[in-house]
Amino acid sequence: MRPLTIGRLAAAAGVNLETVRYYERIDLMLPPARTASGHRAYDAAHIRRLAFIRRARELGFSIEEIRALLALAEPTRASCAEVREIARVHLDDVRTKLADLTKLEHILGETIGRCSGDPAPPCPVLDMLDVGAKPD
Amino acid sequence: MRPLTIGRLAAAAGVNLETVRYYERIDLMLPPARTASGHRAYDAAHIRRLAFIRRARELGFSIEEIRALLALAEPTRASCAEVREIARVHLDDVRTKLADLTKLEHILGETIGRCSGDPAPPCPVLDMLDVGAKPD
DNA sequence: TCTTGCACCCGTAGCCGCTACGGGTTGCAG
DNA sequence: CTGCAACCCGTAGCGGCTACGGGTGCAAGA
Repeated sequence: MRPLTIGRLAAAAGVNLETVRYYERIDLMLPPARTASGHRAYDAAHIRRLAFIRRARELGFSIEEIRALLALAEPTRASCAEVREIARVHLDDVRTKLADLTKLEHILGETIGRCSGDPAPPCPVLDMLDVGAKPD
Repeated sequence: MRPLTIGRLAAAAGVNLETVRYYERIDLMLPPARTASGHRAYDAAHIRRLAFIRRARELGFSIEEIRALLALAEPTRASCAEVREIARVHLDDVRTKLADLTKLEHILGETIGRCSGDPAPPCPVLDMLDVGAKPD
């Protein structure tokens, strides 16, 4: 098997190559070994860590949350409760955004629905945006 | 009525003062008149424009979308269809995000639900994040 | 009248999470 | 051995603000 270069690592975990270097810069990924000529040489543990990070990002966890999750995951797997707490806070966040977007979807959908597309003066979309428009 | 300074304008439209200056820098707000000493002096049209921008931002329109909406709204109110198109594209966006967040909410909720909080080895939350976890 | 203290002025840097660019080296296949 | 991809690194840019710092203007109280 060929050496696990940054390019191959990135491809394996489905992450942009530049992002991998970025994660190393911010100490989210551990610095790998280097070849004699200075190229990064990764191992399987790096793939797992990077895949973990990627999945957590997909699920909307912030970099700082992921840092905490990794710290809790790694050593002695001490406190599952702390992990759950991070996830719970994040879930609250998701639910808030979900509620906001749902409201938004109603407003936009309803407004566009009332729109004829004619160049007739009263444009519902612009009216919605205008000053004394609907309350939230 | 006292002069409409930037502070009062910002308060009237419910926008941060620094944000107003930012909007002027990026040519989203028109530059107001100035007093002899250089202070900005706004009029009622500025309040309406700023309130429009604020409402559009609340509804998640990007600055560039707002720029387009303002262009379409202002002169001869030519094309309501173009306005509707911008709103429609934005609504699609909202619906995509909504779908993603809904999936996310299920995954997180379900996972946290399976979590005992005990320091027992298998932590559902960490498992979810780990490599071969659930497919989307 | 003077002084206090807030509101304003401006330019610039920071936030997040990358992404892109530029200019240089290394590795490998033909 | 040549050519080009893949790597190296540092830095700047994205969107949409927000904050900071150092300076001026203005209005009201003592």
